[in-house]
Amino acid sequence: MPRRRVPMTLIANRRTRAVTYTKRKEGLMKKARELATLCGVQVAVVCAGPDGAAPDVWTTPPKNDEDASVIDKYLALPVEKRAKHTRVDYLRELLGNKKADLAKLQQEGPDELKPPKTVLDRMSQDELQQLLGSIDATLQATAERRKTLELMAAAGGDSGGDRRDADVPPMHLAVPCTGTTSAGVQGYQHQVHATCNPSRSSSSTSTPA
Amino acid sequence: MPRRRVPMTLIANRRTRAVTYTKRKEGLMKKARELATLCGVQVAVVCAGPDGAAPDVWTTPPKNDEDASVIDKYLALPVEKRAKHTRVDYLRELLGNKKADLAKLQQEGPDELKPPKTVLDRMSQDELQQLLGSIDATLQATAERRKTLELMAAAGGDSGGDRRDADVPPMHLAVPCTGTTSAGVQGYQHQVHATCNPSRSSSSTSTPA
DNA sequence: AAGGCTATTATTAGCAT
DNA sequence: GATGCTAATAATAGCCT
Repeated sequence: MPRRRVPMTLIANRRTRAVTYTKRKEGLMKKARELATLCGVQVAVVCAGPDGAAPDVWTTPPKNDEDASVIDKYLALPVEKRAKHTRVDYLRELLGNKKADLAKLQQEGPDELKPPKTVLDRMSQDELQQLLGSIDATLQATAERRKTLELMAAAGGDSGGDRRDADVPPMHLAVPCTGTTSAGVQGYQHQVHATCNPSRSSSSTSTPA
Repeated sequence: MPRRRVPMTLIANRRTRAVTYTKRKEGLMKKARELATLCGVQVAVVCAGPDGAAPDVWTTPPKNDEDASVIDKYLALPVEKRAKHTRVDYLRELLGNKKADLAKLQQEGPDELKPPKTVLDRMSQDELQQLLGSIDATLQATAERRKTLELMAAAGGDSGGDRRDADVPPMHLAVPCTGTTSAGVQGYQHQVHATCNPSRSSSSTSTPA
């Protein structure tokens, strides 16, 4: 954004790319923190490292211990309820009924296998759906990231050698666009807005805005 | 940032807060998209809606069908391997050995219960760890969000009534700071950087940068 | 690689529609 | 509630150390 207007394409130079990644990741995290603070909202940002580096994740605040067990809830949840969420519906289609069987197995099994009830008691349908959405989202992120890495490795070969200036991006990414036609290669976006009708546990049973 | 310098505190006015949320969420998504495009990196952003609204999630690209089953892998994974990841280690501590038992049960059970092998074959230890990190992250986000909502509801009572200008923030959030002392109430951050030694399936066995 | 420093550009708060 | 506008602030690319 500053000194020069940068084209919205995969940065060719490896070092520049790394620097930009660091800086912009920092900026993104800051933005996320601001959004969370100003609007009192939970925000999570996860970006995978440039090469094979560990993912940088940021979430608003740490959490209670027991809250971790919600992942149990995800799998233990009967399919009918999970299906209320948009993406879960998609997941269910993919996985067939394996999840359902597993859930039944858990619930009918010995107590040791049953997920702790503490969190579940306090979780509303609404909250569960949010959780599911988040999980699905990050699932997509990490899964697809692998695919991207494979693409880059296959075409660019930037990871193995010692070249400091691997300025030749992979063919698929070598889009000579200047700003407007940039989308479609790396910059494909996917916005999910789950629609549901949560049943409030409060007094009013009407669906909130 | 413009017309006036805004204090980094929970925006009191409900309407203003909603507008700011919409605008800044949009900005955050854009930043995420730019980061993904410029650096060729997977990015996922999930922010929970202001009140009880559905979560807005954005991930870089959509994914392959089979990739969804990685969530199976997460639970089916033997505890020893999962423990390599920082946060998984934490998770394991919380959940005790329930996960391990479940995993064993899955692997010894009928074929129907076993997660599909397609994805797993192509996943490296490294990639698994990334997945785990992401899941843990969003788990934290959604779980903690619930806590935040409870706090706001208990102190502010902004959700039930019809008041259009609930300008009185909850006591805990009524920090009259002007800019520097802002952190600590809503803006607590938590940065996770998983460290691991991935075993490359390529020729070089040395750990990458 | 990490931090500091600007000149620029990009984001956005407040207001009107 | 969403959209457009504009002034004012914030983010940052290209340097340097």
